[in-house]
Amino acid sequence: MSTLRQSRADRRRATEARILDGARELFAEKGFERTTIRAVAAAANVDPALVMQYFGSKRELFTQAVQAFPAQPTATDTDVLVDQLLASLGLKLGGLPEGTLAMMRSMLTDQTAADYVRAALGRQIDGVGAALPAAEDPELRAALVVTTLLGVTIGHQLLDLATLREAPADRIAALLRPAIKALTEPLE
Amino acid sequence: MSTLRQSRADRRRATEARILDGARELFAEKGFERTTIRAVAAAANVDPALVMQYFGSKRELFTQAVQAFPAQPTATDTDVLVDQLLASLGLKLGGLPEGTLAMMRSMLTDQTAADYVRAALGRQIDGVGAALPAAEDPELRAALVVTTLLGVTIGHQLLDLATLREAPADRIAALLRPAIKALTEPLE
DNA sequence: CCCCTCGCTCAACGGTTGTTGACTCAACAC
DNA sequence: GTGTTGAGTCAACAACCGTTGAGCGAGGGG
Repeated sequence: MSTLRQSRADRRRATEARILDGARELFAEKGFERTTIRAVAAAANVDPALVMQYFGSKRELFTQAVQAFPAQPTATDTDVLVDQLLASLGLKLGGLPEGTLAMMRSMLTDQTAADYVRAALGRQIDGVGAALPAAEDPELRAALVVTTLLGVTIGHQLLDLATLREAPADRIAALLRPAIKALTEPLE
Repeated sequence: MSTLRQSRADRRRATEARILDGARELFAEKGFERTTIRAVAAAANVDPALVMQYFGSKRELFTQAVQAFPAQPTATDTDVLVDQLLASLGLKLGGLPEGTLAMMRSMLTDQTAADYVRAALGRQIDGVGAALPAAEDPELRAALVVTTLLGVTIGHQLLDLATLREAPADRIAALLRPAIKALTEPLE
């Protein structure tokens, strides 16, 4: 072992973090249902009972491990908004945070994750809608913008579509920009 | 009972269909993992063992129940293509077939469903890419078109986003058309 | 009418899962 | 040094799942 002389509190914090990291990775890879407490414990080199003792239940472990969702952008200018949205796509530098991937992975088959994502997307839609120019149906347009980016993210990060994986990130953003822009502009 | 005097073969076909219908509905609602043979059997008023006897395994029941995926459109003209794509969104008249919903519901957490959807989307991407004008990166553009529609479908049919559910179908299609068109046109 | 066929049920097995309680042992306080 | 706290383990329970084999009873051909 490289780490010598850890205090008891240090060891506790370390194994707790190891459990959370393993849980995040497994939840992101297999989803809530197919991720087992035993597998998480094994990934952290720990007894399954310890995971329960620290986090109470599998659900609690999930919520603790997943936590955050990307902050929704707030911009009044449409062009800046589009840039912010494209930037939060997770295209650059290692993709989205693993907690977000875990949440998205489970959102179609787990009620709790579905509720969370629905609420988060709802907030994002409201934010985008408020920033849109005084066009017709700003909220519907915002919903289409958000779900469009959701679809590209799913295809890229979760389904691993070869065409998207092989494409350079800035190329995707460049092609996507006019499409997003078209959703925010009045119909001709 | 209203049905009297069914032949043995008729009864067999009837219960088989009842099992398949219940399975399709449950798979579409809860996904592969969380759908239990016992629940399918209960929905069809039948013993769980009978489901096994007829379909061999849960996997086989899934593939038999889910079957089809919407046929990919083949059109040389871009405008016609866009219309075809928007039409296959499942926005009109009761949404997508339940088998398709079942497949999509499980695609993030089930390996078999993921492979199937990846292949189906790949074919769709190839089809759209071949129909695109001689612009740059036709395949990448096609992938973005397909994943965009995928995202809207997920938000609408699977996540039940209120904004999309409340909007009239033709309005969504009208707002989406310029965005899809922008993905197919050369950058300015 | 007999008897075989076949739709269908009943009861159970083996495996996996989340969860629990008793236990061990090293770290810390006094 | 002694007693206590708390990190970590071990073994097990209860529930649920897919799956199986034996058996029942009506239907249809001879």
